[in-house]
Amino acid sequence: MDAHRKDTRSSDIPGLCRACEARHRGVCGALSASQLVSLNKISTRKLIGSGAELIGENQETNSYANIISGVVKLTKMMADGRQQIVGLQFAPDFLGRPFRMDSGITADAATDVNVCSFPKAVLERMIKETPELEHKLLEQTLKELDEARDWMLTLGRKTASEKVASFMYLIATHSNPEADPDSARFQLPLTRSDIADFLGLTIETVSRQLTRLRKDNVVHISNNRHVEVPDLSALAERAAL
Amino acid sequence: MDAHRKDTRSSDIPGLCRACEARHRGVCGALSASQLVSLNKISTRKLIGSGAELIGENQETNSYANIISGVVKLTKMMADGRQQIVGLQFAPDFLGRPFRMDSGITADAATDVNVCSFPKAVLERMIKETPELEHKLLEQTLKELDEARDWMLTLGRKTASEKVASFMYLIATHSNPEADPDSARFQLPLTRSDIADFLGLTIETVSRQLTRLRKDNVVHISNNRHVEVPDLSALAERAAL
DNA sequence: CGTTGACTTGATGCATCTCAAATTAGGTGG
DNA sequence: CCACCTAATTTGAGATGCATCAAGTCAACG
Repeated sequence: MDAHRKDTRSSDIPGLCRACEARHRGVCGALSASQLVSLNKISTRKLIGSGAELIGENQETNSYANIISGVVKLTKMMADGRQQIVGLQFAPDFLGRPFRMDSGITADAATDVNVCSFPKAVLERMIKETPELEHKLLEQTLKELDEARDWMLTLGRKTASEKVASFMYLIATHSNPEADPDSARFQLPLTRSDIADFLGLTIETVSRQLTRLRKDNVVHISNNRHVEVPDLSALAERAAL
Repeated sequence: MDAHRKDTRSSDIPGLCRACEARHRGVCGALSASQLVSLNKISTRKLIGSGAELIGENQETNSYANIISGVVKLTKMMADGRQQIVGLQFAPDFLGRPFRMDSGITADAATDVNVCSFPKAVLERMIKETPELEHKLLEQTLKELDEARDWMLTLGRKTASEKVASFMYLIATHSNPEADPDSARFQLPLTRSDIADFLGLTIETVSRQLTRLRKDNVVHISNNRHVEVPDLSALAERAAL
């Protein structure tokens, strides 16, 4: 199905890239086979353990990455310790801020995360050569901007129970590989504490609203993390969507 | 000072563009003099009255614009009428969503607004010719994303009084043409109702917090709209910045 | 079996919302 | 300039949703 794209016979594509989502839906889709080869030579796969820091004040500021699997949380923190999760990223999202680095955001692995990492300089050179790459970055950035603004509505104007339902709906629709648009079944990628930081609530309020959703049979939760949503539209209703 | 940029002797630049901020700090900075000329031929200056809709469900979906002066508010609305302002835009920001139009956002003039408007198709053709233009758009989008995420922290984790102080600080720093970094004096571009929608609060709470700031001499307000901030750092303190 | 960390549940307080009324600003016509 | 009108803002009193503080439960693990 990629036959129409110049220079991309699958035999030329590096093995690691062949199965990678980033080549289809992510930024690597803008690259030719030869570019993939040269990028692949210097890129490294890494497994980041849950909780580890990917981008922060201190380390690893001179490389970009694509998420292969797992969930990454972007967090902002105030001087007194209050914090807010300002975004969640899933495969095959691009990780890292082009042409800047000091937006006061840290990126942590919410679950175990596999990334494909490569030096900043190499990608920035490719951007100059391939305008299509910058276009992909613009598209992802616009998508993130839309998501951020959606969430601003949630943070500013929804009640606690709508917020929790909105979160469950977000995760359900993002971890739904099956085509079933009516129901979902997934593992929560975030702890209660993370959920609270994402929703601007406390742990206790999140917990209470979750038990309410459970008692009303909108969701079924086992082992604190495994979730089943029998009827997504009922959940959307609770989320005021 | 533009001498090093190819093709931009000021005599070639259209008169209307010469004084325009968008040519310096906005997207038009990516265009050559000849491109400015051709864009200028088909672009129109418009004065949008305070409160009028610039982009919405209904009208004017096939043109982009640059803000020449004034403030534009981007609003999201829920089915039941609750609404949240998800962004404010000032000169020389670019207005309009490239390659998409359905993000459920409406753009209204918060004050009287002057825009320089041009057809969607023309700009999109120029983007294909001039990668630098797409780079400018990416830069603005990244800036908006940073601002959106900053505001998410405000919405999710700050108290009402911190929120109001944050808003006043935001406006003060955006309408501060004088170089004075310590004090500011400006007209509020938003009504109390707009401020409430921006901060996720009610009108009444905004009003109460403003009178508190006034009583504590952090700000002086006359005629409901004219504001003086004698000490910006005191305001920043209140904003928990 | 005790310990630890994540989560739930309960009781209380407070910040913000809601409802209602008073005050002020801005415009319009006399 | 004044009298009036309307919309915007302020102020007050009371209700409530969420936070806070404090136990209690549960599962994982040594």
